[in-house]
Amino acid sequence: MRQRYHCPVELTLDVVGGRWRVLILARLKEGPLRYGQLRRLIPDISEKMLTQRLRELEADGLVLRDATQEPELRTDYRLSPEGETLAPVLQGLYDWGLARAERTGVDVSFTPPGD
Amino acid sequence: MRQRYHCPVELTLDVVGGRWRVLILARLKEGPLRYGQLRRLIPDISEKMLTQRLRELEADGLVLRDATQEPELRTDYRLSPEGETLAPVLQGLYDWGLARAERTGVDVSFTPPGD
DNA sequence: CTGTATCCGAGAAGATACTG
DNA sequence: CAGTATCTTCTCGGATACAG
Repeated sequence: MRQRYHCPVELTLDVVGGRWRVLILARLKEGPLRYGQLRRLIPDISEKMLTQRLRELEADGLVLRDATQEPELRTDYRLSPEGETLAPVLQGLYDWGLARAERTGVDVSFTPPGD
Repeated sequence: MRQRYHCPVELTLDVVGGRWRVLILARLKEGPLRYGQLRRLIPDISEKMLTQRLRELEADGLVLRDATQEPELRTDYRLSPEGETLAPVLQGLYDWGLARAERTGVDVSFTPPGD
């Protein structure tokens, strides 16, 4: 993260910008998810990108990770309190996308986790 | 623009994603601006990027451009009605950035056009 | 299942010079 | 002032293979 910005929006972009971060956050906004679930819900992301972005979101304090080995390897990701403060932003992005899709006749789906 | 998305947020990103588009839109949200003003308000953008992004925003129907030759060359950019629908999203990004800056002690400025 | 490590390419962006 | 045109650089992300 930089130390100076010419606009608050610039700072926001630094934290949630890029192709994947808000997609991950938008999913976690609905509730905790496992690594594999995230991968299925965001079909075009590669494992490398998913892991990389999750690590960055953790480092930035937006996402919490808890892993257990017992009885088997299992990792859950969820929004931290700081991450929850993004909820209105994420909702705004979601709502606008939906409205825009209706105006332009584009197809959007939003598959729920469904395990 | 693609024809299918797995999440409405994905569509939104397709339109306003990338490093510069929302910065330009956030500025235009405050009112019409000339090319040179935008360049000064977004100091790190290159002329090439500014022109390129403005053309894309025009093509996507978010920004309107009106140029006059008389009495001298002058071009104004402003949000279209469709672009105005992004106002809540832009405001959300702005507000979150400002709040995050306060929490993390980072410096943000938001210079008004001032000509 | 939950990841790491490497290698590679495309596209985004930067620098600079030039134009009506 | 408001751009174009080129050329180069570099970051992001894709593909694939491997590991606890």
